[in-house]
Amino acid sequence: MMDKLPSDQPPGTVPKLGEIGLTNFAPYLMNRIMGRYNASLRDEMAGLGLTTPKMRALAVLSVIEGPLIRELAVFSVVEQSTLSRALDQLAIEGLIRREADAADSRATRVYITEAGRASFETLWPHMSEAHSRMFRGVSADERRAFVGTLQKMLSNIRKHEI
Amino acid sequence: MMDKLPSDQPPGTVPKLGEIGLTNFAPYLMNRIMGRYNASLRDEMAGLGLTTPKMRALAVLSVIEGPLIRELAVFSVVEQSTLSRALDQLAIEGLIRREADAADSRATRVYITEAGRASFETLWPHMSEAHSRMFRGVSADERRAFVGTLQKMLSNIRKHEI
DNA sequence: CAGTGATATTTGCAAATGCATTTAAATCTG
DNA sequence: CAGATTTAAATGCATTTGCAAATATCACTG
Repeated sequence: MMDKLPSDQPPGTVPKLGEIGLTNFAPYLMNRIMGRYNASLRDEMAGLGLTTPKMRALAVLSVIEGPLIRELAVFSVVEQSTLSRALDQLAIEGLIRREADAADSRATRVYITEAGRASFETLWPHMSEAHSRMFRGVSADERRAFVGTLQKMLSNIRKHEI
Repeated sequence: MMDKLPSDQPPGTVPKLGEIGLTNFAPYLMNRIMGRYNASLRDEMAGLGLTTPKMRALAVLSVIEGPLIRELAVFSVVEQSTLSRALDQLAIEGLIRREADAADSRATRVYITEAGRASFETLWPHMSEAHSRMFRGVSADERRAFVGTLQKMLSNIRKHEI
């Protein structure tokens, strides 16, 4: 189970995945974990008529007020064309509202409605619970450090993004 | 940027996402990071005629010898039906080989071929580079701790899984 | 200020996805 | 050990996805 952990690479060499070990390779672990996390929410969402893109948009909108659609796409990690269609549905269901930007008439800002907020708040306890389950047996300090590393990683990968 | 970090919940209360802050919520950060990581590989993969499911299967097979298809589905975080079709393609391209299990004739084991290994080894440097970029400015100790936490999380979420 | 290029969003369409079902074989049960 | 149940993998099919193109507007440049 505990192979050797990835260390700094000897110059000019790229250690193979087999040498690192699947269960020591962070992206692998993260994909595994998020795959499960997202799958576990899918059922709850289905019951509320939500899909992953719709839920993600609502989640972000519950926190960020009136972003542009392209910003929302980045924050919610959904392709813009997919998001566009998800917003169509959310709008029909009265969970969000599109509003033309005052300064730029190409742009659209998105606002969550009260119904949208209510819908997300029905889902949130399940998300929160999945989150707690994920961190079972991880101390507050360790969690803090973990989130701190994630924040560094995010700033590393978003090049010229928001 | 640095809101307060999630702490242990007061009994009987679930803090809202807005209170935690999007950028302190680990699943959000992880989805963001993996979204970028996976997207950055998609281009490289496209050039090699690979899709995400095909690449993931190859990656796992480069490390695990002859898993059952349902095991491979778990390890590679791909729906079984999607994997089945990805394997069809990989087999046509000669990158993997399906072999009936000796003991259970319902089951199929999957093996990577030399060509498959070669194909993955063409992609691997890009994955490795994306990985390094992700961890830029994160010390070896911090990485170790991070991976350690991920391993705990994985064992928390996989209930009765492999 | 007309023309060229960039940007915001939507939409057409082919391909990918995932649920539910099917097929086949193993295992359990009375 | 026949019949019912579970399990492994593949497949049918409707939905979703994402790329590329279209549309509309803005910003820049000579």
